[in-house]
Amino acid sequence: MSNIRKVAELAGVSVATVSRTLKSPDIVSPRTRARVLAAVSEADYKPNLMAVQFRSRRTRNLVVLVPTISNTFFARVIGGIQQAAQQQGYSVLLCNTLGREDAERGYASMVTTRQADGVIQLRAYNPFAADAYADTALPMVNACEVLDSPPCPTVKLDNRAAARTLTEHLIDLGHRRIGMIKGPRRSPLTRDRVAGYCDALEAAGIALDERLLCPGDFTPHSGFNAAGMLLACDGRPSAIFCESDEMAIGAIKRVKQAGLSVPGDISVAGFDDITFASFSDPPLTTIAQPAEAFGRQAVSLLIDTLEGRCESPRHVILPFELVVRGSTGSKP
Amino acid sequence: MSNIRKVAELAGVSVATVSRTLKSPDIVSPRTRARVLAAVSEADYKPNLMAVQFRSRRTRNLVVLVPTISNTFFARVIGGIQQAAQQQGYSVLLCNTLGREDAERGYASMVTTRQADGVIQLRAYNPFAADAYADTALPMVNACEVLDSPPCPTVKLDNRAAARTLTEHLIDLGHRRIGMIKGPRRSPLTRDRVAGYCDALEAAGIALDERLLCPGDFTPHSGFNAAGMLLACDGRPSAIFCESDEMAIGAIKRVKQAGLSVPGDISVAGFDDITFASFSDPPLTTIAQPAEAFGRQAVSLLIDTLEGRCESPRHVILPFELVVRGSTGSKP
DNA sequence: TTGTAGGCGTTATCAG
DNA sequence: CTGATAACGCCTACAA
Repeated sequence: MSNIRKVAELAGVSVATVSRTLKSPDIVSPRTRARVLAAVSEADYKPNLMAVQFRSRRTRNLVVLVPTISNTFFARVIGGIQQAAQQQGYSVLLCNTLGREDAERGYASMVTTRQADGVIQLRAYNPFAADAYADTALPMVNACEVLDSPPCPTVKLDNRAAARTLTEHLIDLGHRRIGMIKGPRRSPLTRDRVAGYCDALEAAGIALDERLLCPGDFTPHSGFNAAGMLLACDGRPSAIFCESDEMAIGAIKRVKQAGLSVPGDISVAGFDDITFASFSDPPLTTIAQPAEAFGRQAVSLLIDTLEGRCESPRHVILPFELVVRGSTGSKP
Repeated sequence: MSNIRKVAELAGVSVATVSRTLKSPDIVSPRTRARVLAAVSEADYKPNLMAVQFRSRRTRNLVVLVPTISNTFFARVIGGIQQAAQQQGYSVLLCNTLGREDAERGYASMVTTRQADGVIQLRAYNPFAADAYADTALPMVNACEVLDSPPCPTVKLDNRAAARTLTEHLIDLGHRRIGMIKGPRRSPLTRDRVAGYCDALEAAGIALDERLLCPGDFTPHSGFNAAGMLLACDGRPSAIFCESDEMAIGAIKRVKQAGLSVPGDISVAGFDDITFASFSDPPLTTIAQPAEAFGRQAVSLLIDTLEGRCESPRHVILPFELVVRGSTGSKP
C-alpha cells in the first residue's frame, strides 16, 4: 500500500507538499503540482481514509437504527437515507434493531466510540438517554416514529391529521362502525393515529367503541389475526382502518377467508402506500407517505447538527396524501 | 472525551498498563488491574475505535452492494448479513447501487481507501475488475446473483434445478404452454433459470417457444406488463412462471384484469417466497429461498477470507424448496 | 512556495 | 509485572 511518503519520495518533495497538492492544488507551484500528480498516479496513491478520519476526528459515517429492514416502508426510507448520505459524502452503517432497546443502545455507542458521527433513529426511543450530552447537541435525528419530547431534530408525518382524513373518507362512504388495526400499544405514532381516528368519529357524532380497536405489529400476519378478532366481535365493523398496508393486506385475506367481499361487505384501508398496495386485490385505499423524503430530510438535519449548521427547522412535518383505490366502498 | 492517557494519570500508571488491563487483564497484577478499572469507570473511558482501527489497519466494516434495498428478498438477505456481521464484531455499510456499475466501483473503492475491509456483492459484477489484487485474495464475496467465473467465494442457489423443479410442477399439472417472465437479459441468474425451464420442457418432450419468454426487472410493474404481452400472444400460455414473487403478483393482477381467473384459466408461479407470497390472492406457488442464510453465509465466507482462514468451502450452494399454494392448478 | 515537526489515541516492542 | 517509546498515515502550524 503506497502512502503519502512514497509519493513524496517519488516526486522529490516533502509529504506536506503532497498533502497540499491534493487538498488545495492552487497553493503549490504548477511545476511542483505536476510532479506530485505524476507521482500520485505512478504510485497509484489513494489516501488512507482511516488515517484521515482519525486525524480529523470525524468518520463521516451515520448509524441508522431501523426496527425491521424487511418492512417495505422502512426499506424505502433507508433508500432515501443512503442516497442523501452518499450525496453529502457520508456512509450509512445499517443496524437492524428488531426494536430491542439494548441493541439500540449498543449501536448508539458506535458514536461514543467514534465509529460514527451520528445516529438516525426510526423508532421512538432515545438510545442515548443515559449518556451525558449536556454541552453539545445530541448527534441524533428521530424520524418516522417520533418521541413526544424529542431531544433532537425530528421528521414525521402529521399522523393525527392523516388518520382523521382516512377515517373521514370511510365515514363519508357511510360507515359508522369502523374497526382499527393499530400498531403496538404505547407507541406515540399509534396514539396519534388513534387520536385522529377519534377526532373523525367525534366530528361525525359516532361514539367510540373500544372493542373495535385491535393491536397489531405492522406485519401481514398480525393484520390477518386482528381482522379475525374484529369479524368475531358482535356488531362487526363494516370498515377496517389498518395502520399499515402490510396489515391491511393481511386483513383483506382474513375477510375473504370468512367468505366476505372487500369492499362489498367490508371496506379495508391501509397506510403507507407501499408498492404492493396497488397490486393488492382489491387495490388498497391508503395514506401515501413520502418514504424516501423521510430519509433525505433526516440526513440533512443530522448533518446540519453534526456540522453545527442549524438554520433549517428542527422539526419537520412531511405531507401525506389520501389515495383512494378499490378496497373501500359505500357501506352495504 | 477522555482518552487512555487521562485514565493512566488517574490510576497512576502508564498508558501501556491501561491498554494491557483492557486487552488482557490477566497479565497485570490484581492490584493494578483494580486501580485501572476504577479509573476507567471514573473517567467513563471508552476506547476511541477510530484510533484502534487506524493502528490495527482494520475497520471491521463490510460494504454491502445491493441492487435495490426495496426488493423484499434483498431486504431479507441484508437482515441476515447484518445479524451475522454483528455477531462477529463487524458493521455493515449499506450501499444501494441501483445496478449502476460506476456506483458499484465507487463503493468498492471504500476498501482500497480503507473505510471497509471487504465487500459483499449481491449482483453479478466484479467492481474490482480494474484493480490489482494479485498477491492477496480479493476481499469480496459474491452472493445471490453470481458471476460465471467468480474471482472470490460465492453463495448461490442451484437456480437451474429450482427452475426445473417449478416447471416440472406446472407440467405435472398438465400445462404444455408455459410462459416465463424472466429477469433482465444477460443476467447469469436468469440464464440458469431459463436453462432449468428448458430442461423440464425437453424432458417432457415440449418444444421451446421463444415467444413465451418475456423479460422483466423483478418489480410488480414489470410482471404486470410482461403478463400483458403473454396474454396477447397467440397460443396464449396456460401457465406463467415468474422469476420473482413480485413479478408474479404483478402478473396475477394483469391476468385478473383481463377477466381471467388464477389458477382457473391461467396458473401463475413465483420465485423467492417473500412474505406477501402467502397473502396474495390466490396465494403463490413459488420456490422458497433461504434469504437470511444467503446473508449469513456471505458474511462468514468474507470474514474467513479477510482473516486468512479458508477452511470452509469457497462456493456454497443453498437449498431451495418448492412451495405449492393456490396460484397453480390443473390445466383447464 | 516549500519543508520541518508535532500530534491525533492506541498498541507493540523492548527494557527494566 | 510495568514503563518508556516508537510507530500507524495524515494534516497543519510554524519556520524558512
